[in-house]
Amino acid sequence: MPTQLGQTQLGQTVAPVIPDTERTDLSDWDRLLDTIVHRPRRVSERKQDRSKRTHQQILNAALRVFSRDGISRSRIADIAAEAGISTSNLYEYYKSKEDLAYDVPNMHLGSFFEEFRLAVADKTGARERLLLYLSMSADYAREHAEWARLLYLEIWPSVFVSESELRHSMDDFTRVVMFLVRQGVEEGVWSAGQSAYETAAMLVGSVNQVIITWLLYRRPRNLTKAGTEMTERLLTMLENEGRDKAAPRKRKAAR
Amino acid sequence: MPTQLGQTQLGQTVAPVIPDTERTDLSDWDRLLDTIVHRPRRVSERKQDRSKRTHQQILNAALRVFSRDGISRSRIADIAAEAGISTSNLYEYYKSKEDLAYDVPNMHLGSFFEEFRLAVADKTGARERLLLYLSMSADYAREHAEWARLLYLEIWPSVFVSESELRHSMDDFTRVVMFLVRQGVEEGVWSAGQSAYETAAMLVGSVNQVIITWLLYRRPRNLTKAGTEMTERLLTMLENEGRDKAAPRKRKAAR
DNA sequence: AAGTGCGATCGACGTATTTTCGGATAATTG
DNA sequence: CAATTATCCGAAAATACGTCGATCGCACTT
Repeated sequence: MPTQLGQTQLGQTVAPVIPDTERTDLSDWDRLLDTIVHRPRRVSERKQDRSKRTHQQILNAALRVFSRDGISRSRIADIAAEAGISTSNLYEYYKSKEDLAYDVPNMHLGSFFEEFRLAVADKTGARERLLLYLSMSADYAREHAEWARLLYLEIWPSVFVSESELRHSMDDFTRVVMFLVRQGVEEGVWSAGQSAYETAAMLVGSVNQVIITWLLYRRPRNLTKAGTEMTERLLTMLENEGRDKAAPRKRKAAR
Repeated sequence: MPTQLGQTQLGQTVAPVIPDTERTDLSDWDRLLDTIVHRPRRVSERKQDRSKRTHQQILNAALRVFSRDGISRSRIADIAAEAGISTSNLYEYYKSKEDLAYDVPNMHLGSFFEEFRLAVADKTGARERLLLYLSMSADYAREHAEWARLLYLEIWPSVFVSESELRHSMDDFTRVVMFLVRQGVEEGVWSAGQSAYETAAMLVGSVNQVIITWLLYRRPRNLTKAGTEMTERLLTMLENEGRDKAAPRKRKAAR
């Protein structure tokens, strides 16, 4: 947990608000991935194995129930029953339903980041990394639809994520995109004329929109394909941006 | 998970899923706006004036409380108190908290569509209409931040909007963008090569992302400006799309 | 101007669900 | 194998949602 921007300043200066002057060093990429992969791993600090198993059962049960009934309609009692424990025992693990709800997504979020780190290992260009990242996120949502419903439709945009641990992981998600957008600028793959912040919002927003629509309507049919196509299209547009006014084709890393 | 989909006998054919073959007639535009403006107007059917006032007070109070505490943490009792009525009286107006939560956004949504219809009256081109629509939606969120918090952060993506009246209004929002994207294709302003569906997702997703980030972090500072810039950037990219491979630079649109 | 009927309001009550508490049971330690 | 700690559970308190019957007051009649 390196210099955490959040917590301290009341949320205003948190995460996605990374100063545009921030330098993107090569080794930074690995460090960034490290931070991110480790963050959601809020290891169960229980002493006994039995308890660790129980914790896992709670998380699994919660995921099923929450995604089936929605958070507000879910009952703690159902989750406990599904996990095979008593209602009151669940309170040994989470102090409230809300607390539980905000912790559930962390599980998969961690494994998504891990999968990504593995898959991205042999890629170095900003374009291919971004393409991989965003299409993987769509694919991951398709593959873990229950989790995705919970995260994208119920928790992610919610006001109170701000106050939860989850917030940092969500910010990490954007942070990766920001990093890669900057890397692309330095590589000259796309123009430096635009705010990296805005570009990242565009990428993340578009892909999320596709994912959310799929979760709600199952359209388009093939989410993986749609996510990849959307990303490719955006990246191509980005590369061509500003290049139409007879501008020089190559733009070596600025700064 | 088909629990949700069961509902979609109706849902599937709604809004965002408009067949790509749909024709965009000129007069359709006015008809579309008409439908949309009238939909959210679930007029208070109360007989007495006193009651109409009460209803309004409930809506105002609910907006304040919901946006302050979040839906799940809000208590009906608080809302009633804020509205200056008894808890039980509130149930004369809404049969449940959920019901109330989903009705609140309609109020402003109606007036947004109305404002838009007024402002768009003298614009005919797809580009200027889209620019107006999307930047207005960002500006409207800034101006009515409480409402926007409720809609964008709590309700919009929520699973259960599927079952509410509000769903139609939300779909209308996308439908307008879809319409205009198709209009642009017919005008030759941008290429027909891409799925209108995907293009609309891109536009809506990007702008929503900007709005949501602003609501959560108050970044970027000037939401109106950011929304407009984002939209302009996207529209320009769209216009240049597919034009880079030595395509003829000029493509005057039939306005 | 008093009477009448219905729409609107309220306080008290019933129900559902979350959360707490004290003690029982199981694991771990020395 | 006792002592200690971790984990679990049943019962009950606390909280919030939602209902019901009685009362109030507005508008319209006579």
